Amino acid sequence: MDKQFLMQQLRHFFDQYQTGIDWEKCQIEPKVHVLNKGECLLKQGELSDRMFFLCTGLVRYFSLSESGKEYTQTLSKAPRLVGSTQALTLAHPALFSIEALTTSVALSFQWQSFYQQMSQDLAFTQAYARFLESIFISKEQKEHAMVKHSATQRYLDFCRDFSELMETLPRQQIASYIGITPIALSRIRAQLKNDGE
Amino acid sequence: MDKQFLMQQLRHFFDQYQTGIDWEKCQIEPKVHVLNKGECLLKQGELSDRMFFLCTGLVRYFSLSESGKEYTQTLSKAPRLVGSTQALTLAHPALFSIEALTTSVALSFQWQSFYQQMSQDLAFTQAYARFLESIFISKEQKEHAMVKHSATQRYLDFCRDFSELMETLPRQQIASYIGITPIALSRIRAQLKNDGE
DNA sequence: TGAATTAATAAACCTAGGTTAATTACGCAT
DNA sequence: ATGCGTAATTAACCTAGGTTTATTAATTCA
Repeated sequence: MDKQFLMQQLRHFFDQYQTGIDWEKCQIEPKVHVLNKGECLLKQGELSDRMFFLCTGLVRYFSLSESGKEYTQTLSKAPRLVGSTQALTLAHPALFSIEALTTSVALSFQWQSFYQQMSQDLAFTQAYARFLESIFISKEQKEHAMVKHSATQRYLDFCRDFSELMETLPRQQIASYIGITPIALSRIRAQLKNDGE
Repeated sequence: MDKQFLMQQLRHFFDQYQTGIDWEKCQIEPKVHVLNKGECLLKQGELSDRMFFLCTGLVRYFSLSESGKEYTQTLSKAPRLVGSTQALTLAHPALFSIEALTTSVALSFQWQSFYQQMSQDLAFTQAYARFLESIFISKEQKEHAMVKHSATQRYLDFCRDFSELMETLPRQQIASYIGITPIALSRIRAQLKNDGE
């Protein structure tokens, strides 16, 4: 993978949020990561000082509780920044892992240099702020769905919102995204099939 | 309430996140809001183009579903920015109301002028980005608690995290914050009392 | 002060979704 | 193909928390 080409994608991603970023002065020195399905960019419990930019592919953010229960909080499709804001800004161990669901390519850079970039480039910082707004809104929307919608409704919403993933994604992971067990999802699917005829 | 004094608090709030903001050049022209307990800064379903800064007091963000169920997503204590990022950035009707839980004083300013300020002042934008990071992390933490902890555990966590509110806040609102009905909360409290002896 | 609301608790019952265990259906490697 | 490991489904059972209704505090207001 050509690093210059990948950086181009990162630039384009930021430019979508805010024009006028001075990429000439950009100091960010990325590493390239090529991930096979199932490999992780970040592992739950580890410290991480790197922010990632997913150039191609698809990842999920998931966490395992002590009892071995798995919850998928986010599905992120390229192109997109990915990483644990919590781990980066508070220097805490990550609460979740970020796993590739398909072969994926990502860049990564030190959180420090990202912050450095912010202190130099207003437009860059604005773009980042807009990105933060957008992921905050996504979280609010998921919170809303989790509290107000039944599991069945969440499944239907998932089918609508991620229709392109319905064949790719194992049902366990769909269940884990909508916050139920695979068994409950089977029940819901059987139910829906009955109702439909 | 002296507007200058209130603006001073706003400045101090931002300065906590990032030093070097040029307040001399700040164009933001605030309105002052004095709220009695129960009054709202923002009402669910309404459009809003104003961002608020809570100078003193306490508010909650809550939403009512069609079935009349109430969910409190956030409790915000002064000093703090409050508002609906979704309503502001997407110009959508707000998904929740923001209600004063005690007599409160807030400033408000047009979202436009806030954005204007960002395009002029790097340090201001950095401060805002850091604020966004912090509220994003709070949302992740609440998501985590909602998915992984039982209602009983969430109640105990609430008692720990908001001990100063335990007398002030009606139990219905505590229940609504941890995502259960007041009846379920009564059950939990009775249970805990039994276990404790 | 007492009447009227509203908040909190309690008991009885219901239901969505979790748990355990067994069964069937897919890959995938040899 | 054959067999193995994993994914998905089904059925039986369990439980946390919702719902309804009634009872008992607290508040508020005249």
